[in-house]
Amino acid sequence: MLDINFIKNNKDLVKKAVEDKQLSKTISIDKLIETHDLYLSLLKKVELHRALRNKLSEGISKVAAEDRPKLITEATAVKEELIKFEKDLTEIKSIFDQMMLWVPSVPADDVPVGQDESGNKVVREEGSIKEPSFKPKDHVDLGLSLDIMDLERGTKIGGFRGYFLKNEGAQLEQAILRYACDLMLGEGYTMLSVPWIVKPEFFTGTGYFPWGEDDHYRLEDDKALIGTAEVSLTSYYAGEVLNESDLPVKLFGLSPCFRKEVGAYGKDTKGIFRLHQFNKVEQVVLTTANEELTREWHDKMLNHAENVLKGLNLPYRVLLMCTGDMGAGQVKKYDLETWFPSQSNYRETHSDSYFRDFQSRRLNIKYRDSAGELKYVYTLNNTVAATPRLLAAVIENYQNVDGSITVPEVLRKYVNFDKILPKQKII
RNA sequence: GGAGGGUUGGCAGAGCGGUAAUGCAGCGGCUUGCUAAGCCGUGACGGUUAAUUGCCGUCCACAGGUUCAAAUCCUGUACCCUCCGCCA
Repeated sequence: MLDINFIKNNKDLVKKAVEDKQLSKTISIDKLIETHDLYLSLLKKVELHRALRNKLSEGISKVAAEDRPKLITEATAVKEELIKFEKDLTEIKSIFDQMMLWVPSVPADDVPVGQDESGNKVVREEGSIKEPSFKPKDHVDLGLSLDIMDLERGTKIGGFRGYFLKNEGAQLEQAILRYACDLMLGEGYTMLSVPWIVKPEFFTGTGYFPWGEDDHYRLEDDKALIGTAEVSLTSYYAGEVLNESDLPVKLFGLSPCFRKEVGAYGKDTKGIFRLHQFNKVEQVVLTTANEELTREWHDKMLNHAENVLKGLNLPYRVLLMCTGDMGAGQVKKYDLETWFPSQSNYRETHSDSYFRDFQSRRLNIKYRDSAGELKYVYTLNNTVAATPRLLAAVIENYQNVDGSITVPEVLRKYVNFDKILPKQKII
């Protein structure tokens, strides 16, 4: 959420953000400002009447009993008028509040303007892509012949996009997640096991609602299943005031993620790439309200994710996302895309964003700075590792000509095998 | 699932129909002087304003209701605690 006075004072800037993020269908800044002006004029009326009522009430309490009836009659009249104005005020306030939830944040100066993923900029490529000496299999072929995943029974039990990981596949997934957690512990982050079932206000607070409501599984008590641990982690200090000395807060957590993937019908339907349920290690940082510092952390968190891929020796590239391909609340976003040999292509595995105070205003997370002033914290988040998508990248990149998979060096301490061999008999 | 108690500023904690004590912390100021102490001021949010230590309004978990007036009375909801029951 933005400050309404910031919006009013930077009307053109915010309008451009709405345009560039292609959100003009959902919010009009002119209408928003008009609504706020109307709200203010009603507010003045209401406050005037409240002041009058308070004066009269105060008078009643100080006056002798026999003088009260006349004053009470007068106060009742004021009250009746006040009720009318208050009704209008409540109505317009709720319309205004609703509109404010749809205002996006303003992208950073160095974010490219673009319509869709074609506007994203490749920042750099890391790791060497080996020229394959044989035709690489995709992760589905590998997974089935090695009996480390079962998609048929996955859809039988879980429906569309359902899956089982099996044998070494299930173990290797845990190995990747533990490896990612250990890296974050090494960076001094606090590990949290988080709520997966969360109240709607925190989806709104982190900016997933109202835009992404359709992509979430809603429960019968109106709570929803998290699509990422970011929701729980970023909301951890909601409604609280921190000390400047507590910052930066560095959190990470491992959780399942639930996504309906409504906008992706027919996309990536094969294998364990795009799923309704997956596991993810996520990192979240809260910092002081300082643009330079938050950008430093943005890069640092990118590095943490890169270290996961570098440790696994997977080729990847860094993308700077354009305005049309970033979330409404995000100020700047990098994606990491990891190499998938079977597709001869890089595919998204990580997403690194900063928000300034967009989330903290919605969540009401403040800190007292060294001058004693209250300010909203700045928030950031990034993937550390998401499986099974990253598992798919690992098995594709580590496949051998005989159809076996070599276990990456860094994962070996988490499993009791170095290689996954094709199974003779698969049931 | 049942019964009872609770939720007040950053923290602790009074108030139980007449408009939020007090202590601690933080911040600002003054004073004395040296491994620090004392005194004074200071809750949050919004409006008004060129700006304000000014003025007005709102806020005692949240949402309603009663009243001239609600932290205080009534109803509903959420969460916490205690006991009983059930349970991995």
